[in-house]
Amino acid sequence: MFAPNRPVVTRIAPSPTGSMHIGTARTALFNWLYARHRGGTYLLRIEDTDRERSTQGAVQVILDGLAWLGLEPDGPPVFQFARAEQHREAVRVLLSKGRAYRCYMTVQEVAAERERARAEGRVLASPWRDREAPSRTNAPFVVRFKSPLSGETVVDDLVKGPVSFRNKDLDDLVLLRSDGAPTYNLAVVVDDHDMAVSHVIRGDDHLNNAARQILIYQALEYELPAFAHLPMIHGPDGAKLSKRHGAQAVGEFAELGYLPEAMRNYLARLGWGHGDDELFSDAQAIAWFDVADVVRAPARLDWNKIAHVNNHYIRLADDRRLAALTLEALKRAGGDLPPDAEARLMATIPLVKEGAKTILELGELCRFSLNSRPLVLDDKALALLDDDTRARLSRLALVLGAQSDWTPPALSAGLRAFAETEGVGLGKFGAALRAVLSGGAPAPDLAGALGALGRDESLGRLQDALSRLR
RNA sequence: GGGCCCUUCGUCUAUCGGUUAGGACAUCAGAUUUUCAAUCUGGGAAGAGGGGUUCGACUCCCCUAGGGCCUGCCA
Repeated sequence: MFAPNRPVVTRIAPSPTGSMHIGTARTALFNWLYARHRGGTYLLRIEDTDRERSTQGAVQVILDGLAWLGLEPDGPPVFQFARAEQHREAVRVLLSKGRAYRCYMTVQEVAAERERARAEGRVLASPWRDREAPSRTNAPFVVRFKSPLSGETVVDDLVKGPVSFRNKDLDDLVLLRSDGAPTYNLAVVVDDHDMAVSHVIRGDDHLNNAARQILIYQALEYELPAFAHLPMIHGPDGAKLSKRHGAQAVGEFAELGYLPEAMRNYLARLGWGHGDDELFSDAQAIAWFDVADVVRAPARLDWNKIAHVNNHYIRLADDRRLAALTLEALKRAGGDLPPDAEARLMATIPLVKEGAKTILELGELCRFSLNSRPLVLDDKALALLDDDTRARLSRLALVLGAQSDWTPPALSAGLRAFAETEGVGLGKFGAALRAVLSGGAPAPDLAGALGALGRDESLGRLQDALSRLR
């Protein structure tokens, strides 16, 4: 298999047309992993040659997405459109070598020829390929590549293996539009060459283009890079990933409360594997990663597994960081927050983080401690408060009021001792105590909840409920 | 229509000619229990179909079926 004998340079080359697809994120990850693994360089090129669709905002989305994922490039981004002059120069070379020609077909003529070609089961052919320019030289034209009519071109792909194409199936693609703007297939070749890209690692959807690009490399006498085409990421149902699958842009994953390190781990496992390893660090991924081990088949996004991986990293995450992220998510969602919300989160998060699959869920699990007094008790909670239980809870309030050590272990012991003096099991009043403390929202174990809430808040909530009119 | 790619449990994958086809997520059952969750134990679950090659195929070849990509003066 062909592997160029030069420094490893990879690149992620998204086009700024709105959002950053999760597939683009994975392509970036693989390029990053491979570059790091080989001690090479990982670059970013913004493919903005389509002036109609490219926007500055979309460029920012890409930059933000990569930054969030922790996959920032090793150098400043290259803007493809800014290199139009180099692209035109390459076309001049091709023209002078007779490897490209001016095509004066009108759009209507092209459409008609395309239809004919399709009907005849062949590739589009321009009558200008071997014809002199018309007398009226100011007629609009595009420059097309003069693709060989015979022979074959093989893409020695690092993940797919050798893939061969008959040249007769490859058409004379447009290199320069009638307004003089370069097209993608020309620009990638020139830019990858000028950026000294050694490994072109990109989506499967470019495998067919690779053959045509190789022809351009050869015509320009450029050294070929190695190619690696990654299978696509589909939605859970196997169809192309789209909006209805929940999320497809990396920004959405961030908003849903997934951690970037979890995304890196999950995405690395989508289409690549290292034995039975499922959860691993960046350092391990870098040490293990090789494009040769990339899976050939497309993969489906599995929300359950993303959730599981994310939960793993939430458990590992620093509580201060989680509190900040949760607070941010809570603010974004709107709703009232107490002034000391962050402190309450800090106290609660350690108790509930094990059950949180996302930051959003972490916020839900902390809800009980964030609510302000007096709590609104839901019906289920209210139903627990019969006369006997109220009486017992007021006795408990006294005991707790005298509790000197307000830490979960001590509280747990206090609760057990109280149950014993009452001659009942914890089950007899535990649910009611919880209801009173949380209002009915899910809460951690009683001692933990009391500890997180603190003495004043706990006793206050207990008192609120007991003094309620029945 | 033409070209190209792909096909192991529901999902992600391991196995790369000889395994009781392994793991993870999900799922089911049980344990624990002061809600939800977490945790622990156990179970079920796969080589698309058909031909070859071979002493022996999930692994190699061919065909079929299904899915995907390209076929743009998009990338």
